Amino acid sequence: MKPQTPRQQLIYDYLREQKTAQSAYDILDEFRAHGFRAPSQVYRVLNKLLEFGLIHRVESLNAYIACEQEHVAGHSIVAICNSCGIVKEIPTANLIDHFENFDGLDGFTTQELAVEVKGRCSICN
Amino acid sequence: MKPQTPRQQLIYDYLREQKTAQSAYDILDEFRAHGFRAPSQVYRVLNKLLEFGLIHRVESLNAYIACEQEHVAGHSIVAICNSCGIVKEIPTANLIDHFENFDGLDGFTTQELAVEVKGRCSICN
DNA sequence: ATTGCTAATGTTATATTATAACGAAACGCG
DNA sequence: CGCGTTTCGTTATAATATAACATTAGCAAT
Repeated sequence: MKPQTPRQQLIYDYLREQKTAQSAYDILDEFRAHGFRAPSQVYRVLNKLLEFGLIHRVESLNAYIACEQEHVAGHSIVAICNSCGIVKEIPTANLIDHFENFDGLDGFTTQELAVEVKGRCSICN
Repeated sequence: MKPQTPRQQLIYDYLREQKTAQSAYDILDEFRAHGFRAPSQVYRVLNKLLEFGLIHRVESLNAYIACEQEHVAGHSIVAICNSCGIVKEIPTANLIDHFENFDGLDGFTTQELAVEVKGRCSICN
């Protein structure tokens, strides 16, 4: 699914340009000139983009990133550098299967899956 | 490491009794009678317990759970039921190694690792 | 026991993230 | 056009978290 409105496109394009995750309020400040005046306007767009599977919410940062690769909405694996803040999405493919059949998850039906690895990236190391 | 103060013990014991993750403000309300009056008091205790590896922060809920099993501080795998809210910690062991050598993490040094699986538990299914 | 250090606590204020509620405008379509 | 649905603007408020600084408690060395 692609962005459906100019504002969705605007925020999606912006997130795609960023190397670090952006909070809803970062985005609000960025786009005040484009008529964004209240957080709810930003959250509405973010929620749509999440639904379309075009962005991820980085839970441990309360912030958002675009993802280029196709993926199931709500499923993500990201590596976050504690030093420079860069967030890199990691191709998932088979790992999702890994978790759905994982020991201890017997009878559990997975709807969303978030893996967040934090540490130091190869540049900051 | 064990709890080091009466307040740490109090909150740790409380979290151990709960089946669902508790927010800092849930805990604040629970213990007003014990002299907790401000969020910062709760966060101080929570941060110590996190440091000791006695509790986990569930990032996608902004809430906290106790963990019985030994583990590296900051490393966790939890399954969260979207229906009843029960949070179950899953023994990790080898999975951590799995991530530290995972493709796409070349040169990345892992410090914290959070895996959060959300869905429906075997009871709510 | 007193002094001095450190860690823990109390308190107030404020920052950050997110949602609720409701009316107005825009859009799609018969 | 007229009608229903979704999008948008706006205000208000809820929920989560930290900063800053004064106070007290614990404890070791003298």
